[in-house]
Amino acid sequence: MIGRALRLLDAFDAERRELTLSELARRADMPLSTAHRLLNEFCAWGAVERNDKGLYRIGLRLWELGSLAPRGPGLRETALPFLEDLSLITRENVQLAVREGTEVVFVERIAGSGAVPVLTRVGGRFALTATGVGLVLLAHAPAEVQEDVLGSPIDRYTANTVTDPSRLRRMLADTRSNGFSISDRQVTMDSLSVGAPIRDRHGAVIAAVSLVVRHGSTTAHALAPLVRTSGQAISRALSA
Amino acid sequence: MIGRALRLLDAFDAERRELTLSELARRADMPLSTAHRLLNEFCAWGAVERNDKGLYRIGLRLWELGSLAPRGPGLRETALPFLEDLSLITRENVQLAVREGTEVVFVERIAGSGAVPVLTRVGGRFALTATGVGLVLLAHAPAEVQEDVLGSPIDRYTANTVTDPSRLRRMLADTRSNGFSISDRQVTMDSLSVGAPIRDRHGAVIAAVSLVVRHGSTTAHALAPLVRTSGQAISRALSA
DNA sequence: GCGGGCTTTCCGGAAAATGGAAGCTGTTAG
DNA sequence: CTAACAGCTTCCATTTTCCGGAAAGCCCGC
Repeated sequence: MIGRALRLLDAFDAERRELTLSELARRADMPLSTAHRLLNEFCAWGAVERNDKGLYRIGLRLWELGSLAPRGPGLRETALPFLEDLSLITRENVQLAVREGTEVVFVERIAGSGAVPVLTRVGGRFALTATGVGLVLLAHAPAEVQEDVLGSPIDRYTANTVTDPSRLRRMLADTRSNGFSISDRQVTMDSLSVGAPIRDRHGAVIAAVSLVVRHGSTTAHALAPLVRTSGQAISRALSA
Repeated sequence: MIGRALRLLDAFDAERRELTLSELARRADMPLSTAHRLLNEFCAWGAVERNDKGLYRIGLRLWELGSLAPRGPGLRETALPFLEDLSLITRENVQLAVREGTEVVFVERIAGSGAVPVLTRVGGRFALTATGVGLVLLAHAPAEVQEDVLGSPIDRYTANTVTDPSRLRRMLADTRSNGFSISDRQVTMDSLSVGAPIRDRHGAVIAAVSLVVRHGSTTAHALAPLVRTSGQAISRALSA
């Protein structure tokens, strides 16, 4: 049963990157001896490693494997220079994300020099409904996914989070027709994000880029052309 | 037996990111039915996924997990802006790598605009003995690792690759005293790389940065101060 | 519509995982 | 100094689970 072994790896997260055997066993809800044996096997293969204190952590081998994951063909590498440009010009937070199922997965994130602290993390997940990138990805997701998301209760993060399905539908329609999305204080009350689509050579939306700025510092509509242009530039580079 | 399941994941590599069931079974040397069942379990968990054609590939979930791997605390994120700077200034290839066992693992790589094509890849591995980053990492590795590497036959890539242990020892000593390493046409006959160490707050070398340029375009000694400075800047940023 | 390659399902035998318990190690307290 | 403790590692009999051959689907291209 491999699922059990994978539960162990699930025990790791951004806050807890290094765990003791007992913590792992507790979090994965299995006897210590079992956890111990499984971890030894993972160690032997390089999926996890132990630091000098004996704590377990995710191994480089797993990172290598993960870097083979298809986040578009070379998406991150291609997009990186454009994201840096955006970051240099605006000095704000830039994010690159893809959709997986009914969630956003953040693929790259560049922290602006004097920007709002933002709670997402590379490799992190978030609901599709609240963020700038999420709205873009949802707006261009298969109908099935949209129905699934809009049909389920929608997480609220702030007083501004839009949780009404019909209002969301309108926002998605706007996003499609405008070519950019706006998430105004939907995630935290002091931030606002503007997202734009990134398309493959066939025009299908495969990722999204966004700027996250402090609410009030700039208007969303001032940022939109910048983000849109960036998304288009990345799309073009991907097709080349 | 988890090792068997992991062998299956090993079948993926940079060239073969999407594989059929039969290919996977063949490469991992196991019966189709076994491979099939294991892959189903992996799919259920998100470690692998299937594209529209039914081909298997590494899943985003695995990428997420991998991004928790300790490549130094925030090494990649911290170093990225400095690497971009180097790349902008020189328009050459910039690489960031760590050591794992007796190999180099490339953690980040920025392709210069008009630079030599370089055969390494983010997430890729290479011998410690040939590259600029490798020499730095080997020069500051525990004695045990050095003996292990220098005591085994050393891979040759070009006519220039240094394979003589005593000559390598001298190069490592130079690397330590100079604060940078030079790999002159040791990997390919048209490239040269200059590496410098990145240290943690205790002064221990945890990573290396390098510039890879076309042989003859610049002298290594002209690049060295640039790379060294960059390495030191990253070290400082890491300690902050 | 038929042949070949690929994928999926099934099931009895066999092998490998399980987890309780006991021994170990290093740490803190008395 | 040693005793209690918490976490780590090893052991082994039990039994669950995985293994993989075989056969049945499923698609294509011919």
